[in-house]
Amino acid sequence: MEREQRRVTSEDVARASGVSRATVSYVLNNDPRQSIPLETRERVLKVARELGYRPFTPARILRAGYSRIVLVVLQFEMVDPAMARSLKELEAALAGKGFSLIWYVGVHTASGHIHPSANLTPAVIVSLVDETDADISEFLRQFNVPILSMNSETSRQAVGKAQVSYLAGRGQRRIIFAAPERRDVQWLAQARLDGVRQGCVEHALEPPTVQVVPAFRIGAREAIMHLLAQQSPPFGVCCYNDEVAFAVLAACSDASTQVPEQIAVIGCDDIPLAQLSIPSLTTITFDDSHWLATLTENILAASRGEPIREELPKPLSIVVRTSA
Amino acid sequence: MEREQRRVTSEDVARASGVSRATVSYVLNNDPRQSIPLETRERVLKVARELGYRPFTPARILRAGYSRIVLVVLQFEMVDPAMARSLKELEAALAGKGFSLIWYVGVHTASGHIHPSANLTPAVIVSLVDETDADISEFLRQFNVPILSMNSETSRQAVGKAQVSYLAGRGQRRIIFAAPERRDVQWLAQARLDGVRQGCVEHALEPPTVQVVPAFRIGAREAIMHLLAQQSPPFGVCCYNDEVAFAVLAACSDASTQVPEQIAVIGCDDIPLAQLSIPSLTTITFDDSHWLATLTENILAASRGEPIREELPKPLSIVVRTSA
DNA sequence: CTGAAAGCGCTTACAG
DNA sequence: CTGAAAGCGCTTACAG
Repeated sequence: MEREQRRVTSEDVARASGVSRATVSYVLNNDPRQSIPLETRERVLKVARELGYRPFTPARILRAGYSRIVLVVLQFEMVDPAMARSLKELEAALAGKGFSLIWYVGVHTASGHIHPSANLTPAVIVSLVDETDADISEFLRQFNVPILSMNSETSRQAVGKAQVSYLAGRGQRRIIFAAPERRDVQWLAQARLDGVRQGCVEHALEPPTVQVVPAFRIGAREAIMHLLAQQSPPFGVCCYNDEVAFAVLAACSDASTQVPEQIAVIGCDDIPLAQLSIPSLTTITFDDSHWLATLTENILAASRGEPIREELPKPLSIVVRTSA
Repeated sequence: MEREQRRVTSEDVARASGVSRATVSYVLNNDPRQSIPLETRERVLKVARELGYRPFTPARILRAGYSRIVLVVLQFEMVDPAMARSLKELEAALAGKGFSLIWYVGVHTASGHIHPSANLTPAVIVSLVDETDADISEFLRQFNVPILSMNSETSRQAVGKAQVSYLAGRGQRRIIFAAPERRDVQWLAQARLDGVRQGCVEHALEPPTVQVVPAFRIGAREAIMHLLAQQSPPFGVCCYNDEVAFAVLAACSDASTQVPEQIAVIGCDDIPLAQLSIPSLTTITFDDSHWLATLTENILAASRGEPIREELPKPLSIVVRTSA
């Protein structure tokens, strides 16, 4: 049905308002180099509105040679409301500059799959994925546009350091890193673990013990039992993220282990549920605002082919609750 | 930098391989009506690869008159890994048909904001937002393409009915609906409450009491205290979703109320954390596979301007754990 | 101040 | 089997 009815073009607007297509374009784009009489301008705008005219994007892009689309590429595991909120802020900032932010979730390298670049021409890619992976890197490269990475290595390590710093400040002398089981986030977990290691060095603590904590109840319980068999409390657990922290808390509850007296638990991300855990979860939160401003600048610069400003680490802080 | 270097066009490929642009296009698109000699075909493909040629999407779309982009529109509150997983399946199915699925998160109606349709021409919109809202509906309409809604009213009500049915089966005679506080999901909460009401009628129970349960700890506690002052246990609580259920569980823990003996709690969505609550959460899960197949068909039909098949309700089932 | 014309890169009838 | 040409809808020098 959509396909049948002919598209309303600038030609239609021109004819209906008795001017040329050039004039229509000047009016609609508010070209500052032209001085169209107010009367003409208003007539064109009125006709365009009445006809429901919307410039056909592909034609505009073809003419201009570039689009105003910023494509964020993510893996589906990273998709959560907090991420959505950050990106929505970014989207609002970009919309003010004429750009639209859209998401592509999932990276397909399997054959038979259409690469999204066949259907879409972004001006810039914002990458949240693991670019050290060759397939993923190749996937991004296929778009053939500038790629901005949203997470620096130092930001990622800062999380682990901050967790250790907080626990050490509360008197903890032994640190455990609770790692996720999922393979697809190991690159991030590894960076956070590196931060934990550095934090232990800085606070003159022994190197952390690494314990994988599965995200299902029985597995989590076994992991904590295993840990308790090796280490005697008290100790502090730096969790990869809040999900892992929930698993640790559930396991501690099942094992009748006191939190935070015997095991102190700190998460990362401050998901909305963090304040609702039993006990409520001490965790790490990020302040995106300053960092989003830099990213916005960088996106606009990259879209103009200009060099990109050095990335800032994400400011972070501790949300103190009862688990540590 | 990207902007400076001239784009590689089919003209370049044609010249370098000594054929016309038409032949290049025939080869690259595998046009079945042409019979290009194998030798020529291979030469063109080789040159295209060497030159790193990728057809410029906007030109292709301009020529074809339509794109192969499916745009999912969501509100950022609905974005979570489970949603991402469903949509990733959909994306994979569509990619097999040559379409790309991308997300637009957030609906802007404020002036000064660029409407994404100015930068993007999808073939079809898949809507997950509240279309009864006039602004949102207008936002979607601006794309001027077919709109498919992913949630039917009956699917939404089925959740509440299933919750009541389960609780009634466990002997509960009094039902509470734990509603979320957030305004932006009230349309969904309302539909689920309607389902709870219908369920109560079907099971000859009194109409449900509605209790708003805030997503922060103190608010949740007050809500449950308020509830306990009005109703004496035991009763069953149908929660809008798992987040609300976590708030109820936290409040019960703080109020030293036994779950499920005094208050039985059932959630909705089966988020990954559901098995890690204390006690573990009984909830509702959806089986998307059959429904995704129908949606895929409908998207392809809509992109061809064909009529759309009646929407199926999402199959759902109860995940029995310990909270109810 | 306004309009005729060129050209972005592609696909596809059409003619050979 | 291959190539010259048209045309999708837009914007923008250029000429008046």
